[in-house]
Amino acid sequence: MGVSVRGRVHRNRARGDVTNRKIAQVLAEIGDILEIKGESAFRVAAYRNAARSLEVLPEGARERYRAGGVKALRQIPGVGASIAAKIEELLTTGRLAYYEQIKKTIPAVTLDLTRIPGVGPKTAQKLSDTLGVKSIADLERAIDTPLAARHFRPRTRERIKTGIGLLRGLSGRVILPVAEPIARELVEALRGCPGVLKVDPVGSLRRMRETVGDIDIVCATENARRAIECFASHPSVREVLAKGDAKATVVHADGVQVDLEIVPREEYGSLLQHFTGSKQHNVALRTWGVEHGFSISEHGIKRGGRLVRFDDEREVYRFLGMEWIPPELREDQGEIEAALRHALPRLIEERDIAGDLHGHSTWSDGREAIEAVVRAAIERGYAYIAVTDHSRGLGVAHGLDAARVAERHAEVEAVRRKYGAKIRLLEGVEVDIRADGRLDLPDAVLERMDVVIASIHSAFGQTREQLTRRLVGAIENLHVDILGHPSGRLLGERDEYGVEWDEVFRAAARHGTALEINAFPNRLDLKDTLAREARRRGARLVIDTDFHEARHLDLMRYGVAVARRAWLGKDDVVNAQPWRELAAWLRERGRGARR
DNA sequence: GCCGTTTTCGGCCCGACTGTTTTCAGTCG
Repeated sequence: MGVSVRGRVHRNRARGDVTNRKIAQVLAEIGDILEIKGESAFRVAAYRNAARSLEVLPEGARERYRAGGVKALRQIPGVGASIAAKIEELLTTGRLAYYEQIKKTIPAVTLDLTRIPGVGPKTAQKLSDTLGVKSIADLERAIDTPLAARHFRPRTRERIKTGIGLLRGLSGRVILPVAEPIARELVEALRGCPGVLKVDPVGSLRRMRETVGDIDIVCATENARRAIECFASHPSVREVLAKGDAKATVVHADGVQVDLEIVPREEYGSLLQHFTGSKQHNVALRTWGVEHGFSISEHGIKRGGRLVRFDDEREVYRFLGMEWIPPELREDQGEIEAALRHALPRLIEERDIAGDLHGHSTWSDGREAIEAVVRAAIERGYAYIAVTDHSRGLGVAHGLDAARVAERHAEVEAVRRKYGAKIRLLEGVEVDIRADGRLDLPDAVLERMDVVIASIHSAFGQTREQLTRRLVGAIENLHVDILGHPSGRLLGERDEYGVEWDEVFRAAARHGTALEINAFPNRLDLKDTLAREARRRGARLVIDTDFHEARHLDLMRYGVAVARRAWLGKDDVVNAQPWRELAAWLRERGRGARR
């Protein structure tokens, strides 16, 4: 899929804002430092757990603290008295004395060295102590010296060198459209390999996380050696890092690491469960297991000393008295409790989607004419499709002014005459929310549209209050139906901007304005945790591809994946409703949905 | 450092692989 990055890159300026992410980074780094210092693994884990909690916390720690003080901070899972006090200090002073002090107790390079695969805290510290290296580049030179030979055995030195090369060659986390074809190619190669019974991609790819670090594949086969060979000798493999009887690790030509695990057929269910993760989900599941007399591992479940094995993953959860948990929910965010109560949501599926309400044609920065998009939408079986070209403020996108909106109308009408029996074509715009909060087209134009999306495309560097004001202002405008890509992030390029989400969600709920889950794979905006929170606050959501050419309609499934990870069902999503209901929603919003 | 339908103390998920380990530590998932 030709997913290119659109729009200019606006890096977030450091605003000295203590965000959840910033707090999480500090806590995680404290955990790393404690580990290097040889502190109790449980203490280390405590900081990491808390960091993880902050990362997935939907609302800002700042708002939480403002509303309920330290007590509210302690409600966050994994945050107790000590960490709550540290978060408070960070929020109120922007600094943390403990962190600054502890950071001085180890050489700065040590943390960096642990990024090398195969090098953990112990090795990193020894490298830094004995060789006195200041950087990874330094280490690369020093590892072949006699000094290094005195302290490290040949095999260890080789391992470190391999690790450095690996770190260089790896591409870091990649978005789903990069990871999926790689996985598909290797899975298909394995399916064609003699003796292979079952193959599945697992890990974050199966959970449909927005980015993937490495690709994990599990395989059941009658001939492990052969399967390993099929995998490791595949033409797309750049380098084989490890190759044993039961597993292999390779680097794909695109720089993504791929792990294959060969597993016995009769344990396939447990292995699938184990390698799908997430780690947090498995830890939570096993902790629950211990409390209830089960010892859960990737080989099966022990109860009273007897091991029960599972060839089907559904049986693993059933044995524990739980509903099967869809992979997208396995993030330790309440899914285990819900599965025990048999109260998991019925998640939205791609086939529930009845139309796409955000996309562009050649009238702005799209690459295809309205008709091409409409035909693709008909092929997908959609009941409706909107074309929402940019407004004039977006000069780079050749946005529409009032006159060109009128010109476009003639083309819309022509396409309707041709395809009106098969699909509803909605005439819309994506109107820019300008820096001063005003919309970029006059109300007189907006009120003639079937659907209006309002989005921010500039002045990302404003304060939290200004940005919140802009979003809430757009929501309150009677002509706006949808708030487009609300958080403004671009994966790997630009962080989401800081906004009082609570206010935005409440305003959206109050006015019936839908918040978008933009399915474009480098946006996925709103992200899962925010979308879940939005619904909890009573807001409705819409999943749009933001297409710029007809084939982009296929990106819908990435948006659906975000919605599933946000625990959304069909009823929570406006474009999962049939035309009559969508039209009623648009009418409710004070607009004649005329077609 | 966190946490509590047995616990405010004493637990904290489970296992594989690798190296130079002759009984285990380090790293990873």
